[in-house]
Amino acid sequence: MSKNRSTTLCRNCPHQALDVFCTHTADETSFLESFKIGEINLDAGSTVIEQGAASAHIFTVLSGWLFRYKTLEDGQRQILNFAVPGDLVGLQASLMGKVDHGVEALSDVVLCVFEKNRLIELYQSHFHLAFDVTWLACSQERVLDDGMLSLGRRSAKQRVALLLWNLHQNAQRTHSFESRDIVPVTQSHIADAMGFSLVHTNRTLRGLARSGLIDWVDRGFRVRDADSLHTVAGSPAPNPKQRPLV
Amino acid sequence: MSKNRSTTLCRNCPHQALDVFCTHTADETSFLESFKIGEINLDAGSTVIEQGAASAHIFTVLSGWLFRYKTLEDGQRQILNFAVPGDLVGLQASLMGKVDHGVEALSDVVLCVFEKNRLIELYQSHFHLAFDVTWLACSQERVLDDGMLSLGRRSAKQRVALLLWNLHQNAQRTHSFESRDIVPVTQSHIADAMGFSLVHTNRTLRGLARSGLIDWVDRGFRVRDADSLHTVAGSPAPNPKQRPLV
DNA sequence: CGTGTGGTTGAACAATGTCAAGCTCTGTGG
DNA sequence: CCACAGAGCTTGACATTGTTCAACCACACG
Repeated sequence: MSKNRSTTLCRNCPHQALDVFCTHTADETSFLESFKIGEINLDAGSTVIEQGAASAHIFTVLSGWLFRYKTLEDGQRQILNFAVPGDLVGLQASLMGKVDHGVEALSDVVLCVFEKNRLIELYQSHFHLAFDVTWLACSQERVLDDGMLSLGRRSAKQRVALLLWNLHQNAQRTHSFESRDIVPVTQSHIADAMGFSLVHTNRTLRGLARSGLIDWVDRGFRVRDADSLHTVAGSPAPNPKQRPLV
Repeated sequence: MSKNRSTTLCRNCPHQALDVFCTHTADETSFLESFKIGEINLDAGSTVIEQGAASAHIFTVLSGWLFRYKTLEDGQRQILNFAVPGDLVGLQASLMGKVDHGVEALSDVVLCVFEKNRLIELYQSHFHLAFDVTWLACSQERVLDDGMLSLGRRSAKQRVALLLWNLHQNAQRTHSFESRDIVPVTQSHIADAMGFSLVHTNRTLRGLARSGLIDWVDRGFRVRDADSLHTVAGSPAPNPKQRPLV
């Protein structure tokens, strides 16, 4: 973890400038500023929430990539979804007490920290923000719906193509590429997200690379032909234009 | 659809009597009564929300079973989850405009109907209920998390055993058995929920039946040995004791 | 008595997993 | 500077799991 630095004020939140995010009223911004209790910088690979643990905090992704996962008794891991800037992390754990999934940093990340005990104040005093929180929870649900469709019914090639396309899109929308358009994942991450073995994942990725749709680089990939990738993926599944920010 | 009958008042809601559900204050109950605009009775097999359509309503399950699903272009269907009494249906569609999943009645059902446009009033005037709505959304998310782990990483036998066990538990908690402890699903439903072919599902179910864990009856199953079923399923994954009701 | 839906089974085949090996980096300690 | 170890990627051969095709049965309903 890097040393603590002075914290970003919500009024200066870089996300406000992005088209993807809805804007706040001045009142909401100042409330959020008081609601935010700090920031946390984590290195790639660190654990944000441990599987099975209760967290005293809710986080918001300021920059970087995370993923949520569940591990089976025998050690097999399933990645549930990836989180990008603007996503809420730990809402489930906050509302329902401990839950059985972990969260890990995929890249170096900066998170805004909120106290879970004060979430109810947000509901009490700023119902539009409360509505936005619910919106984000539903949007998360939508992502999982898509994931289930992929895991249950799509072929290896489609599944992987769709995942890569989604990651690429999220990176674009939130300006979250690593250097030179690279999304920072390993093939293990892809395998664990798709429910495939590492070997099978590798073969599928090599296939996509040989067809010129992507390049696999060290610990990441670059999309070479987004349209063809989207075609292979099969499903249009457009993401909402704009989303609330908390 | 059956003929409309006089509507259940929230103050007489049968769910209030069940241990699983939290209770409301008198104020909340009366607000919900004014919020509820009607009831709808549907026969087994009817569509509640069409895939890709926007719905003007939010529903609450008063009695019966539903399931949410997504269909691929080529007609393959993935069942995302099953809904039992107390579950919220259509929240996603309400908050995010149209979404790409459908909802269908598995058994005859009775749903309470709310106007989606008035949801914001609930957030404005009853923040505890708003909090409960978010709780339910998160709990839905948790169910999907489990589903993804199953689809991605569990063997056929485990997957099916766990699903049956969960369905059985939900039926118990909400008193939603069909006659004589039967959960009303076909093998097609199981197959579509598990991402398996019908044939493979049949073989897996026969296996469980031969081991004496379940009986398969016409259009449904009965759990014969819940503990062994749970053991085969492998994962404890206890459900929360109590949940809010809206 | 057809006809349709739901369930059951076998056999051939396709998709995916497992095992085993080797390759290329990068970082670290001698 | 070199040797070595570990992480990530790649590939082949073979085992297992799951799908497809093609029947057939039982029952409910007109």
